[in-house]
Amino acid sequence: MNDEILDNLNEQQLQAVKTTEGYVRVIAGAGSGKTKALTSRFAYIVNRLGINSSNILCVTFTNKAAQEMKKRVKAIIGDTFDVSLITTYHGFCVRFLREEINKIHYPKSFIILDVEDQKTILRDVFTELNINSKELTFKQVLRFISKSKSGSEYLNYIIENDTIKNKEEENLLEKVFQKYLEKQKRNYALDFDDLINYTIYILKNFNDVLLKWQKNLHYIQVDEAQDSSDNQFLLVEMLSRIHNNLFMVGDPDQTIYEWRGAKPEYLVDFDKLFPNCETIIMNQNYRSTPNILKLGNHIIKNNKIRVDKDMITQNPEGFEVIHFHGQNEFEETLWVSSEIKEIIKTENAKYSDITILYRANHISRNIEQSLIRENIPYTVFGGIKFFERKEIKDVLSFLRLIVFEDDISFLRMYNNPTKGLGKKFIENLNSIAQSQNLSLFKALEKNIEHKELSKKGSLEFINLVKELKEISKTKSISDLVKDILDKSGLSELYRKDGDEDRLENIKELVNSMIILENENKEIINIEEYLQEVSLFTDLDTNNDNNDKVKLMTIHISKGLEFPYVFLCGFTEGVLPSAMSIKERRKRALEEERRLTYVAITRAEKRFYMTESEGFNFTNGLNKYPSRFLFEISDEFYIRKGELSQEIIDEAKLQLKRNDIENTEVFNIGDLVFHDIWKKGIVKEVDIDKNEYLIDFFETGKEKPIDFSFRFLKKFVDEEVLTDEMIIEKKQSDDDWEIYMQSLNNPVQENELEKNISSQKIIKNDEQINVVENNLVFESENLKDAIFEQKQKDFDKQIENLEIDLKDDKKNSNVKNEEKKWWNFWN
DNA sequence: TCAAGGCGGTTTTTT
DNA sequence: ACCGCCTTGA
Repeated sequence: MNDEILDNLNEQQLQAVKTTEGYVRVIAGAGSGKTKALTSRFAYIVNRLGINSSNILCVTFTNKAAQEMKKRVKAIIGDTFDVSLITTYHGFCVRFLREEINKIHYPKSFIILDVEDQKTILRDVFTELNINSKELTFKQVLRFISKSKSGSEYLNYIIENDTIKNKEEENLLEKVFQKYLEKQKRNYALDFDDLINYTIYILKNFNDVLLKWQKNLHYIQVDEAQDSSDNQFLLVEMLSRIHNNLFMVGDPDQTIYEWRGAKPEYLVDFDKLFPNCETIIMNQNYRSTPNILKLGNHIIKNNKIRVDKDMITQNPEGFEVIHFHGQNEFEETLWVSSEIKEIIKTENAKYSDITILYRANHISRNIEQSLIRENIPYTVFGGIKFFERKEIKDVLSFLRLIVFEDDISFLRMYNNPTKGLGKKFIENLNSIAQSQNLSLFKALEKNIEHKELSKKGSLEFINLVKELKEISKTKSISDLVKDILDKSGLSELYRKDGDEDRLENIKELVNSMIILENENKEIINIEEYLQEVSLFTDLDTNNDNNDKVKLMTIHISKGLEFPYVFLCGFTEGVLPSAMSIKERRKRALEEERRLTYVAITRAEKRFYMTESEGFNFTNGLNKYPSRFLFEISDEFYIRKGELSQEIIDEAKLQLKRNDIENTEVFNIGDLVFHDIWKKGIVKEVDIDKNEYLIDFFETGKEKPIDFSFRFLKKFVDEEVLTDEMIIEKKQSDDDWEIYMQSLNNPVQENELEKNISSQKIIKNDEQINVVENNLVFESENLKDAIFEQKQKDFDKQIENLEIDLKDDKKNSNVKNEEKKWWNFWN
């Protein structure tokens, strides 16, 4: 019988599709048909096992990937199935929270903050605390917020109303963070990190909710598993605990999101977390030519933290990889343009077969200029996303203000277009709103007679919003938007701006609303619409039928493939990025190498790398080719353009001068030896300043030493360690190792066994202490996940040991403990 | 006294 | 594109 699902799959893919039960891990290299396996598996579970598609959760990393997956699955199983659970982590959380957020007394109509909204809040916080952006930048604060939110302590304040510990916060960042939380809470506003944190909080604290979702989700599939963070992994792991069907696909060599918390370890050590799991390895590449694959394999081999694997392919030889070195950026981008024309002519290719990749968004500017000059049509992905465009945000913000009356939207729109309301006005309004405990909008409405608030502009604004509120009750969302644009004067503003794109974009937004209205044949719920829309990053409706060259960052290109790929700006300091190396040193360098690997492996037929000489404005030095080019031998690519030996020598010399890979990395408490000052101990590691603070014993002085200083060596001498020098060591990259060892630590099991066999009643506290003493945990959530696993092992041991539980009381004790589990860590 | 608009310096990656 | 800073104008 012909089988549309299973035909055309290779052996490993087939295995992946058919292994539906239990914990399964697939290590799938670049271009190995991973998406095909995932979609086929989904279809197989629906069509062959008869499972309803709404009982399968399929998590992808980007909206783009989710859409692609939905499309492919529908093509096999048909349109009638509900595929809304093929989604991103964040998409799933929004869905979950819409149903369950009332458990923590939040309204169903919570709002979701994107980065722009976060900045609006911060602007407000900065004026309130009288901070200017020389003391703190938004970027710094946002990073701090995100970092603080990787733990769960802040939820105590937000959800459980605990007052913030009054520890006399000197730390400005901490102060800003707390103010930010206050404002979030007032507006029932969740940022991206909150989405997943709230979800986990509810699952942990409301057993009935957890059970409901666990029961419902019979199968869980995770794509790009190597980029899952602690929380993301915990989420799917928790949800899989009843049916125990968790399927994770990924490639450790393509981990490119460590900088925002990805833990490839969950994939790499999956077999240790779930000893009965099945592992499938897919290393047959169907995408690229051998030349392209060879280049990728050889570059990635230089990574040290890595499981060795080579991708193989049966594809025909194809073209050589080309490296172009230009004398300046102009020459580099001109060469790219002319090569594009050449491909179109000789290869019978379309513009849309060609993609240009780069490390950082700003690189696109030069390329764009060249493409415009040469009359080559192109689109830029990412960068400024559709829903982040000023005009789109304006419209959506207004919509949000009408529905939610939230301060964030108010702050964006009250003086947009300008109506003579400025800094002083908002300061006055703010203090009145605070004293009366009202939202800014309500405060203005109630106190419009107030001397300081009663202005021509403010009256206008209040009346406008009230009028639109009325309209929103009867009209459809697309009509409402048209009214917003006309009555607020935004249309007028954009027209005057002279930027035709702005009006075009708004037209496109309204169009998408009309399409949605026609599809649903009912009035769109504006609240739900706004929540969905804030997760969207690009409106890829008509991108497919446009014949244009695609420009995007390497990060965006992940999971995609293109016939012809250019990697531009392959310059030391850009790729690898100097900034990320400065921050995370060796660890970052490997991630940058993986980024290069991802770029190379996107290409099917031809791959080009280009860079050029010139002046680098960020570090004030001359530009040289990326170090990754020197890591591989010349035989893997052909060089075009003139690259003199002199430049090569200079480049290598510069690399030597700040050689990160061969400088030792020290942690607090390490003993070091310095040629001049002799023995010392590391007291601080200052990542901002890029230096250690070292206390030298002989001179008794503390000195700052740069990370890159090469004549600092590790020094091991027990005698030097006096009591007062015993300093708590910081957690390091080795944590995982230590914890993994402890997982298989027999001592610990004996410990448990002893407790069990001696028939001691095991209280939760004792049990936890035993485990805690043996493990070094990386984070709260990881601790949870691991402890859950321990709990399971523990239960099994109880069975195995066949404890004679004559006493029913003891029996119920264990059961009760299990039930109370989720409350335990709080 | 307060708001608007022009100018100049800067920019890693994203749900 | 985004921010701060400065000047102009009401």
